[in-house]
Amino acid sequence: MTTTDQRTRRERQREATYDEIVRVSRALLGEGTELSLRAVAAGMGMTAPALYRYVASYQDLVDLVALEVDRAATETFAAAADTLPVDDVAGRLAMSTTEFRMWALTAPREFGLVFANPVADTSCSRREALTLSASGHLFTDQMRAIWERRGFPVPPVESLPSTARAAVLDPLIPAETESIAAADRGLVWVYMQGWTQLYGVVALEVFGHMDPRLIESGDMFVDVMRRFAPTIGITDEMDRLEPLMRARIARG
Amino acid sequence: MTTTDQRTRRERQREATYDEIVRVSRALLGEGTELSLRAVAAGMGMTAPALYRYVASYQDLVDLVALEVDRAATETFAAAADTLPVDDVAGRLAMSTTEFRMWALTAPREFGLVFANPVADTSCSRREALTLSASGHLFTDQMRAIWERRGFPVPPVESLPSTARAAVLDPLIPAETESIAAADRGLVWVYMQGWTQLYGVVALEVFGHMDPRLIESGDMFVDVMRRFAPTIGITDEMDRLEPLMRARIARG
DNA sequence: TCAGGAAAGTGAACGGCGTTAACCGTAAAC
DNA sequence: GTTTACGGTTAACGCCGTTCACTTTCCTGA
Repeated sequence: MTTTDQRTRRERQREATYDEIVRVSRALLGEGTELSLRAVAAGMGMTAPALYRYVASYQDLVDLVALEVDRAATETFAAAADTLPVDDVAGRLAMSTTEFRMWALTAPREFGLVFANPVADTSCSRREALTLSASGHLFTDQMRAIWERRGFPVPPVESLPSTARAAVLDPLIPAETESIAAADRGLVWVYMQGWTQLYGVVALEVFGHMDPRLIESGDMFVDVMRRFAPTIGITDEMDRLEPLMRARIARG
Repeated sequence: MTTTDQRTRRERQREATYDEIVRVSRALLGEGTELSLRAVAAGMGMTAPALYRYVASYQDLVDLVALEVDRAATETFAAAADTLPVDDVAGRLAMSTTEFRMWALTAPREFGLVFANPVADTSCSRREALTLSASGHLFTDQMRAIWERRGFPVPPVESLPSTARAAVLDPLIPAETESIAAADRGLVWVYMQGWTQLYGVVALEVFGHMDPRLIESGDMFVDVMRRFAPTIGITDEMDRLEPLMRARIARG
């Protein structure tokens, strides 16, 4: 044994089972099969009631899978950013968001699971994880990298509506926002604005409530990115970035 | 008989049954019951198989209900606009969009049915109805009223990406766009931009992927409206309109 | 006017779903 | 070495969408 695993054998076994649940569930989603307790159980060579030793309900399974799907997808968004040098902060955000869009269109069921699933009033621990999610974390970090490197103007906290001010000063998401000085918390507001826009186009495209030709070409997505660029001070980069984004879009 | 109805008795009966299907379905949605063929049938004093004389499948029922829900909701959006004089074009759009948001938050299931239901590749006739929908029609009209009255600058058609240009010149939606001169079709693009933004905030709020305090206060929604105002040349109206919107928001 | 036929609705049934309950071997814990 | 709790089973309940064979009802056309 190379490592003395602190956890008892049972704990390791149990964690492995959780992993298999997620793996089988994602396989089902991938092949277009409806996600169901019985299908997941069958995929693991078990019966459905046995799954209740691991998840409390079907919705619980969905939440679990959604969490992992989000985590895995975020890795691909991060990988897309890593095709550019670390100092190309604007390009990295553009690549990640484009990857996000392509993922959503390629795997609409997964997208729906993570981003169009009414976030249940589950346990508080889960809740924060869902309201921001791993991808939110990534985009926040990337936007802050742009701000730190290029210093675009951020709305003063005092200029925000009172509730918005409270939300950025004491965010539900305990993430990386804590390292942002209170005076600079307007950056969090900018992030929320950007996320709203990104989510809007992508959801609209995924659900098909848009001219199919525009979904195919990605023109509206690119347009949204261009219109948001001034807000984070990367307008001058867009002529360079748009071809990169379009290349990724063309790849399908 | 006051009117000589062209349709035969059976046809009238059939249409009445359709109306009852929709009525019962909406009642179920309203009281939080899951929409199901059996529940709808029971609500009309029938058995489930009988419904197959009217809808081809469960999804067909959903589509039918979604269409009517959209129609009915749009009437309330229009009514909200009618609380302002006809020449207050900016105010009317603000009232309708705010009403749209409140409706979505109050009736999230209905919202999901109409706007977060993957628009199936059904018959072409239905498809266009779903891609734009009655509400889209209303918002388009209101935005054009603003443009006609106040003449904000619209992006030249030639400046649009090629697919976007094609989409606004020959839109899938055969609606009122035909009466817009080809040179002014940039207006359609502006409309699509606005719809994307509106949809983004509202969907984000409905699905709970936002700080609950911001959903409660509507700060992000108001912010989106304010940021879009310049695009349609109503910036100077926003200080007057924001209190009106906030009043509606506070009403819950 | 009356036979024919289409339309509308019924009951039974199939397979699948989430979920519960009672039960059992086996591996860990004392 | 006994006890206990964990991880699994089977059976069953009540939903669901959907199909099929059947009856009833009412309109139509000769």
